[in-house]
Amino acid sequence: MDVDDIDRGIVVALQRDARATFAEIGAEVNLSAPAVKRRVDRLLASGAIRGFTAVVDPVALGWSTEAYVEVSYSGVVSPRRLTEDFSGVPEAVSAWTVSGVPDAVVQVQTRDVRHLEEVLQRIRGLPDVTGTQTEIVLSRLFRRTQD
Amino acid sequence: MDVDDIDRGIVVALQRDARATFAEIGAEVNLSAPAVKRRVDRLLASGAIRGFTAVVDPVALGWSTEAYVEVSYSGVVSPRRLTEDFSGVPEAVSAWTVSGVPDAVVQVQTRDVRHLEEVLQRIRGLPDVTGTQTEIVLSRLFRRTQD
DNA sequence: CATGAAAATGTAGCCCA
DNA sequence: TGGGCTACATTTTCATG
Repeated sequence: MDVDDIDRGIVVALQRDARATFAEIGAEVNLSAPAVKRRVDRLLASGAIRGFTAVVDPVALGWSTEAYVEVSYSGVVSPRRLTEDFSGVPEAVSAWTVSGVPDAVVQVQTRDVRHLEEVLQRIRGLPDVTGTQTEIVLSRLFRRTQD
Repeated sequence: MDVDDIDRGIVVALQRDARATFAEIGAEVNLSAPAVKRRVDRLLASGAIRGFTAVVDPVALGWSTEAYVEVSYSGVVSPRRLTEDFSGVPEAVSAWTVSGVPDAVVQVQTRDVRHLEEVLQRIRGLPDVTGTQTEIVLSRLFRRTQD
């Protein structure tokens, strides 16, 4: 499947406002509303667009503490295994593996530092986890689309 | 302004699917469509919901390299200054300050490793930047809402 | 891909608890 | 104050060309 410039324009418009009407998007990319809908459906089916989400201010919702936790394992762990491990932590917003010292990094969002400590204890209690190193976010400088 | 459990339910529904209809959301939180709209409008006005965005698979759009760059500065730099610095880097998706060794962390999304190198050079060329340490994302394990 | 019509949804006003 | 209901405008959606 190939993605052309019109598709990219639609994606940009949807990243800016996922609730924009197809007609509004069409005005930006010079297409009729049904044509835009067909392309969006295709982008969704192909996986290029994974979904639409609300960008929330966690502070306003009472979740003010955000941290990046670098997790080290003993031995080799598969991405599949890591995904299973961290999916079981509801406070984990996202997780990924990196080139570098830690085996994985997990982004967590908690109500406060006490709550973060509890999450860290749970992560450290996972099988084969040898250690964690945590960077608490002091100030979110900016966030372009999704973070 | 206070956010109650119904608001939180609406937020959860919108994070899962930002293009859900107000009636669909209402069915989840036991409210009529107009009532849901009023609450969403209020959450938007108060800033609790900052907007709606498409969650995109960068790989499918030809942007396959993602990295977290830890940036160190000489001396003290204000968050305002950091925001200005990194806003000028289009490839920077998000940036934040952390408790720990680096002064700031920048998430960047590039087409490939060559493009990443170019971005790193630009960041290292910023005034007072003393060094960077980069973790390239090997595999994105999961992403709950926005990342 | 555009057009046009039918169905679904968004939106505002009004009344009630 | 906040939610339901009604009515009208807009949008989605599917047919057709």
